[in-house]
Amino acid sequence: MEVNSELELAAAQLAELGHPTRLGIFRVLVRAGRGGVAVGDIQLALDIPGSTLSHHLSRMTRVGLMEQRRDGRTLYCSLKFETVEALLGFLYAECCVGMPQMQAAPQGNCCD
Amino acid sequence: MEVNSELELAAAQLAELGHPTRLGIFRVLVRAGRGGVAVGDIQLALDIPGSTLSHHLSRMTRVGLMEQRRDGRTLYCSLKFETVEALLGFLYAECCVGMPQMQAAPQGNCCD
DNA sequence: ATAATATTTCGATAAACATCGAAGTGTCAA
DNA sequence: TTGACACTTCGATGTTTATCGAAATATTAT
Repeated sequence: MEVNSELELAAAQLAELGHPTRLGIFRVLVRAGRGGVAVGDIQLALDIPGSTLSHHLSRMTRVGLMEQRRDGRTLYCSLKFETVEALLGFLYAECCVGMPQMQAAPQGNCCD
Repeated sequence: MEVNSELELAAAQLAELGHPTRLGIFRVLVRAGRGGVAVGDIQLALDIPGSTLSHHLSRMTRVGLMEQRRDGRTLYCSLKFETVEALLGFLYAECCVGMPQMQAAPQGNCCD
């Protein structure tokens, strides 16, 4: 992947996180962990119209931040943790150049 | 600060980082460190019209990501490192709840 | 088949954003 | 006090986004 398109991908993903509703969704997804959450439960948590929620979910999916899997009539959403790790890794890689007080992206060394 | 407005601030800051040009500016600012960079040098680095650059700088300033200081006829831009740390800290705080493989926001323990 | 549930897609509308040339502002130098 | 330099603000234009009700799709239960 080109350097430049890596930046563009990161920007696209950050832009999706950069909306209060979607950052709220992100929060819910993180807390849900690998198992994911039903769309309906996200809707309960955030209290917004289904069509609006669906729009945001589709945007987040489009940039690889989450994915959906159907189980019966329920759609479960789960965070793509690798993507999030890569994104935070990118930010830290950028930051560590000029910010000695910050740390390089952590790798598998928390809470283990 | 309320929990909710903390989320709104984080979202606003992420949204600003979520634009290729502004993420490019961020990159330049990080590399410049505390001393900052002249607007003109950012323009040279990114090769975009001055009015466009100015618009992006003003947006980034508005959400507290950077600040400007004048020295003669030159305006120097510098990242507000505390803000960036707080933002990344927020993301890590969110993430660590559901992501045991990731680490809590690092505090002053890199490259020192 | 029909109905109920879970969610998405459609379509319309208003608001926010990105872009860039032209004109304006602050600073220094001759 | 005129001119050059370093930027910003203005203004106009086109594009993208956010929102939400209504209609459509997929799945299961009767």
